[in-house]
Amino acid sequence: MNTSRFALVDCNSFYVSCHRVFQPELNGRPVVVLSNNDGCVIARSDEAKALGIKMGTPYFQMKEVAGQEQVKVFSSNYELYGDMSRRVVSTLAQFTPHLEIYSIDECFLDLSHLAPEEVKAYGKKVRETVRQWTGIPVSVGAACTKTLAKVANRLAKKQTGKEAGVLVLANQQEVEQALRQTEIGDVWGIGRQHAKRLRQMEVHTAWGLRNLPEGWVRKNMAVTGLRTLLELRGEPCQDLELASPARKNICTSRSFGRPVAELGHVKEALSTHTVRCATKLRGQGSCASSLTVFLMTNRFAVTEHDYYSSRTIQLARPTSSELELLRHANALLEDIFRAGRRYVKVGIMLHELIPASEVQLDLFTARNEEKQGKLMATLDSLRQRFGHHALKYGVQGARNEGDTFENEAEKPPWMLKREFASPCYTTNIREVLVVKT
DNA sequence: TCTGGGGTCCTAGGACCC
DNA sequence: TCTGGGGTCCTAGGACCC
Repeated sequence: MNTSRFALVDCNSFYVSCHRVFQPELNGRPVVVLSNNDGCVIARSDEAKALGIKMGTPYFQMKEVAGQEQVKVFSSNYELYGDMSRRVVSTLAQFTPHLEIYSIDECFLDLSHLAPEEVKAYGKKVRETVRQWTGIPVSVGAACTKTLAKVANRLAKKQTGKEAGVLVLANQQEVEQALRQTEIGDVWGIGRQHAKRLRQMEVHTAWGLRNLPEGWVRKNMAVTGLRTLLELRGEPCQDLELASPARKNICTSRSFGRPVAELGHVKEALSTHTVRCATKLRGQGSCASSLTVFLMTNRFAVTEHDYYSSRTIQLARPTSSELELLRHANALLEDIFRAGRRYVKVGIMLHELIPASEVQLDLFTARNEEKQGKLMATLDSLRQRFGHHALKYGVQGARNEGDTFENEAEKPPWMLKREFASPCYTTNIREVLVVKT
């Protein structure tokens, strides 16, 4: 009954590890990666964790410690992480085609083809191979449900020496021991609110949750909570999702590098986001039936209380053409933009996505639609080949993210702050050449 | 001065219908 | 005019994930 059906393979401090692959001198040193705009800490090496730097800490609050302790700081580089992630996945795919890509740094593997006594060696082999082929260290947790595999994985990361990085929960005793060592807030599916509530009831560990009555959990934590409970008890409620389902909503937004007051600058930003968003939309073969544009002032400022406004429109017919989306997005923006405010963020959301093949066309629009479709396909392939900035619209502004600027004032204010940027080692040929010479 | 971005699922309650 | 039950759909808000 306790056969290990699932393994969770999770990259250790993934973003940090990606940088270390190309700068091995950073091994053993404290390293952190910041969110977009150098806002807050989103990845830490073990050495940085040991310094007490917490996940989500705003950079300005840890600047001093970073200086004192010689913490190496990076701006985030999603092109690099995305490419490294693909390498890890294709390595795992050599082991089994039955795998679920759960996030940029985690995969579930199906183990049902293994005999119980083979699981541990298999986990070790996976770990060694990924390390050798990609340079990325991973941990492997295996158990009979996904939630228990998550538990196992957390504990695997803490193990040292010969046991480092792989943990299999093969029987009731091992499961109980693991659950007793797992804090309630560390259980997959238990967030801040549930954890707080459970602690008030003196439930402090996963083991405590495991022993609560089903009825109470169903009533107070909904069916998702009940699923977590049952999975902790060893009853699988979630299967592998081999094919990632099409997104139901797609959103692209960024904070500005500096506050922005001019409509023209906000338009450049929104247009850039819209092109990205439309590219994602076409990437999954969908069309959008409605779209929302939102615009924010600083939510941390006490004076500007109306920090969020948004507007949505229903499109006459679903589209994936960025020309149409740009037209609508900028019209909505003009509606909600108010002069005299300092904005910090703009974004676009696409909803009610349907497969492009299901869009109903009438006689008058069919030809136009076909022409636009061809145009978009051409844009997509050119951008794939020459980079996303290779083809753009006047309304996006002349400058690119990644351009070098003589001084800060020359850079459009909406562009991301990336004080600690690193090269895209694996995806930008020009930069690889620069590094080598 | 400086605080990320992008998603999913579930539930309760209201509107509406027969 | 008064009455009841049951169903669907939509939306907003909350909770969760990485």
